[in-house]
Amino acid sequence: MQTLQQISGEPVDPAMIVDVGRIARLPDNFPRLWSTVEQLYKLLKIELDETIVNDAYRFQHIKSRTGSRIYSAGDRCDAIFIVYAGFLKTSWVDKYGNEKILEFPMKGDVVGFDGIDLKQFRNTLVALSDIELIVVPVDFFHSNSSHAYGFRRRIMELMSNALVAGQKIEYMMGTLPAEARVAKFLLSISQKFRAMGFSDKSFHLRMTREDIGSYLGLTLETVSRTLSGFSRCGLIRVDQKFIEIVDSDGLKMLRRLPSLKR
Amino acid sequence: MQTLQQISGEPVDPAMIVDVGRIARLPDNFPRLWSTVEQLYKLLKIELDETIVNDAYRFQHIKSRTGSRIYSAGDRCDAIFIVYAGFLKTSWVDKYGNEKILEFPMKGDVVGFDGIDLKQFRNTLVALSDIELIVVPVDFFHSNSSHAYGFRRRIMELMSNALVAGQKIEYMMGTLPAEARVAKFLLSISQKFRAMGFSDKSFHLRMTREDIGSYLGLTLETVSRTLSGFSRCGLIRVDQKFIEIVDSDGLKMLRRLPSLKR
DNA sequence: CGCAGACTTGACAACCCTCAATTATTGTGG
DNA sequence: CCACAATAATTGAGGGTTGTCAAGTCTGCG
Repeated sequence: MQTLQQISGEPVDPAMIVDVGRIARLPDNFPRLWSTVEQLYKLLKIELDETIVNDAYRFQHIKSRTGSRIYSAGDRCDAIFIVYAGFLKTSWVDKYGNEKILEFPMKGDVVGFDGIDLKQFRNTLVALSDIELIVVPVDFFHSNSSHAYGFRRRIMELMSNALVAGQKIEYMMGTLPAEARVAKFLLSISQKFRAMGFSDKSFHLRMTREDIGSYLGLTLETVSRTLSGFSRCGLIRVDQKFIEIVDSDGLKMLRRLPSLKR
Repeated sequence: MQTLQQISGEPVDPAMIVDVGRIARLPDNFPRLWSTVEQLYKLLKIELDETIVNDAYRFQHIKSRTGSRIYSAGDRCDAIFIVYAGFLKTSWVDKYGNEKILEFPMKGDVVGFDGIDLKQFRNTLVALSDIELIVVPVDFFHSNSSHAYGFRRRIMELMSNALVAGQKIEYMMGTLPAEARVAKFLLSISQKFRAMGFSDKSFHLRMTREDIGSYLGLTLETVSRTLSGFSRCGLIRVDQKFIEIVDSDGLKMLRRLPSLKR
């Protein structure tokens, strides 16, 4: 039987595997698990205090299949989401239908900041694997109750951080050549995998070349060519979506070097 | 005598002009004015209630001269700022010294979101004209007192909005040709001037071509050439930093058209 | 008046996009 | 289980947009 662990490659708390396996047979979007405030605080690395540990509030989880759309621009935003397992992409579609990939959220990332302003989502959230999300109602962190204080503060920190991260992407798209962008992309993916306890040397990308290109401001052909170039130089190995980083120092060098000829 | 109004081109509440004029002779960074919570709420368009109107809390103002640096990366972040008058730029400098212009804050804009995460600013804030800022201590909006509730909520909305705005810049830098970027830039500046009650047809840019180029991911030469091209086509008139928009519909068209030949 | 900084304009080359063909992979139905 | 279609990825050729380098003009300021 296929469990969520096998589907997404996520390490799951042993105590939960049985549950995850059992509930995998239930229909999509059926609530399966509920997290405590304490679990939420731990996932987001927020300092705990005693009142939090005993809080009775519970957060609903939702599960969804590869390729499913969690929300689209214009959808009402009552809640934001924390990725519990799996891989996703967020994108923005302009009025002519052009899509721009914005982020690739993974475990522990918070998704939905784009909906807070107008109480409507502005972007689109799509699952790149089978996923599990924790639902945090907007009312929860606007409330004055004590359990929301640390969470709210952390959310503001994460928004601030997301803002700065976006500014780095702007810089990258404005000034760096294609090779430096792809190298930075690989290194940042690698680092996220390490942070989640996976190998940072070999992994497989869940997104297509087109998604990567859109994210980096390049065409899919340029992404493909650049990866092939890296492979030819012995920096990485590539086999379709599987990537092995051979020389991470070499990739780091690339970020500021003028160019790399074959 | 030169008042702040003349320096920055800002409309100032008549009751304040005398004060502004008088204090202009005081040394830089000397606190001159204090805003009430009510004034702050009005500036940020937050809904008022009675407890706010009578709140005794006061926000300090700071004034600074053209070219002065308000904060730099690494500076401790105890407060964020609301632009009361004048024009500024924010930028991010990477470890090799390359600067990327991020925003051009104007009256009513909130500056300093980049410092909330680590309690240290990550960017640099520089005055493009003589300016006046309202200082809002971070502790103010983290507090549980009633006057902070609406403000905090609004700040989260503004951060959400800033995040989405940054994503649109990413899209622009990744896909649009130089002409479309410059056209969008002019239109957005024009709109901000209109929102402040100034002419949206003719204005003068406070930033250099290099700043614009950095903001849009172009070189200063490309910006200059593109502006000259617009001028040749009768879309705008250009005289150094003075811009007159002749055909704003023409500029709007440019945003999705393939190219514009001379 | 002279200087420094900002802006304009030109020539050329490089990088990357567009178009196109081929191969690999995944999913579907007989 | 295999054939077939659809999607994804690779690779090549050619051209266009924009960056680089360079020279010259304009503006403001001491």
